[in-house]
Amino acid sequence: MDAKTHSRYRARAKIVKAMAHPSRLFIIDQLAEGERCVCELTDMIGADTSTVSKHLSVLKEAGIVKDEKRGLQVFYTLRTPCVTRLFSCIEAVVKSNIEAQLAAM
Amino acid sequence: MDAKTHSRYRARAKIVKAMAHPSRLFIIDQLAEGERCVCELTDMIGADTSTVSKHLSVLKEAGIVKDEKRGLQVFYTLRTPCVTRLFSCIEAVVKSNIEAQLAAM
DNA sequence: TGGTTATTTGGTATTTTAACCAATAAATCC
DNA sequence: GGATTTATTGGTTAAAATACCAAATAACCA
Repeated sequence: MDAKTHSRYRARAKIVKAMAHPSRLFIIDQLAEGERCVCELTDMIGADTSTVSKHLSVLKEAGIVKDEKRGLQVFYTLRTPCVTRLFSCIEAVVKSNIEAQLAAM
Repeated sequence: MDAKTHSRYRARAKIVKAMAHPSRLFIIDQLAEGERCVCELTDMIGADTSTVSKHLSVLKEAGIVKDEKRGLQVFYTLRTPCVTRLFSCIEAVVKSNIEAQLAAM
């Protein structure tokens, strides 16, 4: 694998890695429905504010979300709405796995 | 977030996490074109055979690929071809990031 | 059978992630 | 200005991921 190919896959992996956490997938799902402030997401997820804030910074760093401060709150939105389409495929893998498990019983 | 929701996102994250590595994304791309044996992938990636074998077992464990031994070789194929569609979206994020960088210059 | 090849598994060292608490920063309200 | 609220950042600790080497398996061939 040459250097260019390698860096292309590293760039992709960075984005996939940024999504590779239950809370971050949940956040993406929420933002697909509209903007959310950190406090809303924190309430829904039920973790420490600092933890949620760090998840958001991972998504932001990867270019998946953007933020906007209004008053005391910071609102996050999806930067590239297409990411929500990913879920239908991932769901397909999840379902296929469950079917395979059932078939093996 | 209730227990059921939590476990749904954990299941999704497991699959996304399995893809979250440059070599594993490369493998998925290769398998989208057809089956490949471990040795072919090892040659292309340029890592130790044991390393590639472990990447493949991560993908297999997540239900993304399946394997079939024929003779001395083990051939891997995609179990859910739709995963290749993920790339177009990830590429969109990559492009969008590059554009944002350029705009900031 | 013995040797060769392809792959997996076990072990280890290093790096990366993740969670929480505490402290800081920024905006608002009195 | 001082208190309050929202969010981020720094620090620490524990868990997970990654790479390589070495050893074990499995299938083939002479």
